[in-house]
Amino acid sequence: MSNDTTRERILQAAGEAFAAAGYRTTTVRDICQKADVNLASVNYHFGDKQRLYIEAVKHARRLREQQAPMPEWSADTPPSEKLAMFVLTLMRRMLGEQGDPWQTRLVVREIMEPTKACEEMVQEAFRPVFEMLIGILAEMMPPETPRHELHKLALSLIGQCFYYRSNEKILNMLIPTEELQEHFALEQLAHHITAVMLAAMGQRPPLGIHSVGSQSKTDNTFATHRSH
Amino acid sequence: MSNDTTRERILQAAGEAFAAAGYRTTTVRDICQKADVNLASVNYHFGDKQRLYIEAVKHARRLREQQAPMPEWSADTPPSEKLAMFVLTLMRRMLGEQGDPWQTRLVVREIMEPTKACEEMVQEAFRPVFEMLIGILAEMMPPETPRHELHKLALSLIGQCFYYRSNEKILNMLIPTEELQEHFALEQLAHHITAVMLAAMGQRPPLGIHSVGSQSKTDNTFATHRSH
DNA sequence: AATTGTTTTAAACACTTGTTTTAATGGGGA
DNA sequence: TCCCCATTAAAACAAGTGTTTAAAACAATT
Repeated sequence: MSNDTTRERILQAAGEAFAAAGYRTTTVRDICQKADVNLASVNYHFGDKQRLYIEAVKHARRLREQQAPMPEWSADTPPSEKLAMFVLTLMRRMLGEQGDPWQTRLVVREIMEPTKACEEMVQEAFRPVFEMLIGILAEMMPPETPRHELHKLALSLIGQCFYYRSNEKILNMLIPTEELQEHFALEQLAHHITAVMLAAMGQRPPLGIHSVGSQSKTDNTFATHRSH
Repeated sequence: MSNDTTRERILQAAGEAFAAAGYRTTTVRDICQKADVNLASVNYHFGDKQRLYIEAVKHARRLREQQAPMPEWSADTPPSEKLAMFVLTLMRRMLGEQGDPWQTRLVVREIMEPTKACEEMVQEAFRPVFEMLIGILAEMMPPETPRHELHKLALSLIGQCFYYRSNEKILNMLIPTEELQEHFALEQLAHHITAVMLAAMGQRPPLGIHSVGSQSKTDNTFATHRSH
């Protein structure tokens, strides 16, 4: 949890604190106490609170990226398989695999209320991913499809993924706990979103025709298509 | 803009301020200055800052609801038409018709970071809308469709709508301004989301088959889609 | 061992915050 | 007119904020 150098300890503690309570609410004293360093350390190592925040956001994004890197495909990978993997990776970044994904929480905060740290984040992290997604969608849609159509499709996909992170607490109030545990696991959600998008683009039969998403994990219509 | 009674002026100013900057960042002094009332008025009329915030959220939600009420349908309205109207109404609530929709901004804040005001909001406002959507989707899907499938479809739809509100600023960075003005108007987005969902459920041909969403506004493929 | 530059520490500072206090104001009813 | 009430007003308060200061501790080099 706590790294050895002071600077890194502050960065870690600040990330967690900012993610949990936001920029304004978390105090420099909170961070220093959590990191077990002196109060003045923040100003010494980062100048002021705001620059610490920016560094914490960058740090969080880097961490999250290397925790769930985008896959690389061989040339002959079918686009629908790429899409499925893309969604799965995006969901992993959103929801995290284990524990409390404070990194994503912090990034989401920056999305909702952009500060100076946002510009860098979009250009370095979001745009490449966005372009990658556009590329995948373009493979599946007719060549004359206008660019703005591809953009909207991409946003439809990202929007669905994003929702499960940002509205987590609302979901807990709207949907019974057992159902959440039973049917709303990360892979199940990724599977569902992939199914919706592929069906919408005519790459798969529509949902509801022959019970897509039934509980059988051996249904390989979508599956995870690991090279099988 | 400014209503006559002190209480109402505070409520209005507080709503705008909280929506713009969040609970912690906006100060009681900010609010009182904007409302042109004495500093002590907030505590006199609302007790403390927190209770003012809760009242402001309720106020915002009520305002927003009566600005974009959910439509009522006759018994023979086809479900796909209901869905189109539902999406349009939801988008209106999210993006607002004109000007700065601070009401929605405040509600979104409450979604991302729920406080005491959230519980009431979900039960009074979100749950009925959610149930209505489930009802519409159930009409289109096979009767044996499990409930969690309907839930996921509903969340896919809401997620797409929500995205355009919450990630507004990211969109401005990812997509050229002219394209946004040309193809990302409220009705166009609602149209697109409706198209994706209907195609995913097999109620319409998939996107990309015969150029869905072309710029012609008179395209009645989706418009009212009465039986044909 | 002395010196240099870097890092840590404890205390203080200057300022903003939400809230309280106490007095002033204004308007209806007896 | 006088009194009583609700409301407004200005000032003050106490707690908490980010930041600075100046001294101490430390580490490495000469």
